[in-house]
Amino acid sequence: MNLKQLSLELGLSQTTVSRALNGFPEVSEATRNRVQLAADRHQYSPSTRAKGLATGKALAIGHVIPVSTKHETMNPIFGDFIAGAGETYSRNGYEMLLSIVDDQSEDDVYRALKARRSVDGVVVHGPRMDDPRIALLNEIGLPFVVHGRASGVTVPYSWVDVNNRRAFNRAADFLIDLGHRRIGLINGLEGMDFAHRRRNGYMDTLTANGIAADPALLRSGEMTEEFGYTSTRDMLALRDRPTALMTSSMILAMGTRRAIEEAGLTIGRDVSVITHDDELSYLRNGGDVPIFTATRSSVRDAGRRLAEMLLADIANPFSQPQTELLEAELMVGQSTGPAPHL
Amino acid sequence: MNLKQLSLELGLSQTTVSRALNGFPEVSEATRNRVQLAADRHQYSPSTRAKGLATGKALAIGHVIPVSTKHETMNPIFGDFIAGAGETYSRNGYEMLLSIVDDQSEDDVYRALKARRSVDGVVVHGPRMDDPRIALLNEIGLPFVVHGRASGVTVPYSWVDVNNRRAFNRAADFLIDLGHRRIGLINGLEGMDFAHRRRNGYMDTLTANGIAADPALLRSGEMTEEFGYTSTRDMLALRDRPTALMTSSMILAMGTRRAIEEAGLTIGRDVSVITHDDELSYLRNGGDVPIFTATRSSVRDAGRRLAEMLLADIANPFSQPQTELLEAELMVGQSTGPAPHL
DNA sequence: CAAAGTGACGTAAACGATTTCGTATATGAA
DNA sequence: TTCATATACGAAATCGTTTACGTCACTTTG
Repeated sequence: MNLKQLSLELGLSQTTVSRALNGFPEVSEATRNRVQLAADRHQYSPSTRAKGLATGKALAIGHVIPVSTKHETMNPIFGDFIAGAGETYSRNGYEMLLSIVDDQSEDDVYRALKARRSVDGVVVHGPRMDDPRIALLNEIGLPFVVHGRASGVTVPYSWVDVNNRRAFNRAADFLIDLGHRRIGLINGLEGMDFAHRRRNGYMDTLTANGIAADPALLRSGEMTEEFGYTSTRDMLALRDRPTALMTSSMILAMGTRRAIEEAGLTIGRDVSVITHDDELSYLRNGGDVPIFTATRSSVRDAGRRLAEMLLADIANPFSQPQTELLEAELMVGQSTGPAPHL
Repeated sequence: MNLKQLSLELGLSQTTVSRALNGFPEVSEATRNRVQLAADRHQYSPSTRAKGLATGKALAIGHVIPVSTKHETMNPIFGDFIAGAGETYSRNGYEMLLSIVDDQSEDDVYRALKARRSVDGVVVHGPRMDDPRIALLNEIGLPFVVHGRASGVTVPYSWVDVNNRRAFNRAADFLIDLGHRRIGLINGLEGMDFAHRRRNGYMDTLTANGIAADPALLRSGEMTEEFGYTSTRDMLALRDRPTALMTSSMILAMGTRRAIEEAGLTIGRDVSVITHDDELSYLRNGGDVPIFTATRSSVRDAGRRLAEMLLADIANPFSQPQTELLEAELMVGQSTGPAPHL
């Protein structure tokens, strides 16, 4: 059923039917009802493509997900993030277009999205330091919001981020207050902006407390369970092993736990662990009492907020870049305790 | 840059330019090259919306991801699956449209996708037994392929699935050969078709070996780490506790490991564990020697294969439903061993 | 009472491609 | 020379909407 057929059946012009359905004032309430009823009966919805052509809007948002070519790893937070964003989109009549792309050819994807006018805006995932995508998107004039930030980029742009630095400040402080001095960090890939900020938060707090950072206690890599495991195993094998570990994700923390237990140690007693927790739906950190002490911030909420910002940005093209910094909550769980006397 | 501008600049008609770019024979090689060059120079790509309108094809595939309203849980395999499917799409010039939808209003989403002509076909995720979506999609005439199958649905339809039954047959057989008689199963939600098949595979093998299934050793629920943990903890607390456990996902297995270790037992010695492994990129099951003995099947490959089938289906509307059954590999790892003498 | 609104609807031109017919020129055959 | 046949290109319709202008019949208003 299309507009022409519907209008023919109603004995009205396409114009009137269109106006009736889109809530324009110049149509009487009587006919509007009549039109609405007929539309419902035939399950008429305007063709997105035709509508898009006519209005010049795509009514769609693009998400470009980079997949590292080296490891083929896809960030597990991404599912929950788009679940959040998706809610906002469907509530506003937008669709979500997904492009999975290896990090080599990202530029082309953005250009293509613009050239083909497939989307009204895009979400930038996984920003790296000095991320070139921000300049690119500004250049080609495609509205965007970044999930995270890009240190080193000086032009203003819109973003939603967790206060990673503060979160890792607090986590480190918490451990130091418990008497820990040998604190390791198992982080995401260097180059990823969030990893950079977390590392800074960690380092600053150590030095502020007169603790010299030990390079042997600092690892960064793809955030897989295996990486958490091997990193922890290696650190525990040191003659001067850490009494506490901080990890950048729950998945890493699971690997950490495996290594700790394999070494015959007890988590929370021999080795304390604090992780960052994105509140992934399938990785809930326990019920009332968290399993891991964690800096917690819902990535799903971030998705919701970011989508709202982007839609607002698109609705008002002359708006200034918006930013939102989400604070992570420190949840004390069962994985931390006073530093042991070695 | 659009077709009109491009053709004006070239001094050709829109017809010729369009034909040149789409590889039609009735255009000389000389002009074709000239057109191609100009198009490249201006980075011209046809507007998807206009093209879609003119051709009647959307050049897009819809993925409708159900999110359980109760637990807001999103299946973690979904990221890797669409990564696989996405490869196929972009190689064929298709886009991927994502709808995250609570399992209440799924029907409306499919109808809307059809009515608005947003997609040429859809992928059905997470089929349940007697899944009503298959009948619905047949009724509204939207091409589709199911990731998994729906027991109880008698009409033919296209699907790609893992041989879940066989996989769990083999896993159970393997454990029985090691001398285990008390074998537990921690499964996905009843009602999910894959869980049903895995349960059948498990049960059949037990009874075929003269082992009576104990309801206390059978749990099903949302496949979170926590569910794996609590299920295992409860089973280990039984006076007649299991010596082996089978789990339906790596995430469940991580919870299982936590419970086993918390109980002071050793995995692979006191309690053997076999899990199904979808080869999620961030949850690799170890390197050379797998951590968990596992029935392994790449969900990413499944995504690739399924996308190919769907595109073929769309290209040839009169084709018969295609099906593909992927066999899981049994990988022997460090989590299984001979049954202990209790 | 004439002019000016205004309420309710219609005509037709976009939007940016593809595609169905034509058409003009060159080539070969009769 | 004339007719048929390619070859290379163009005019205009089409896809399904929205929307800038009209139009026409009634009120209001001065």
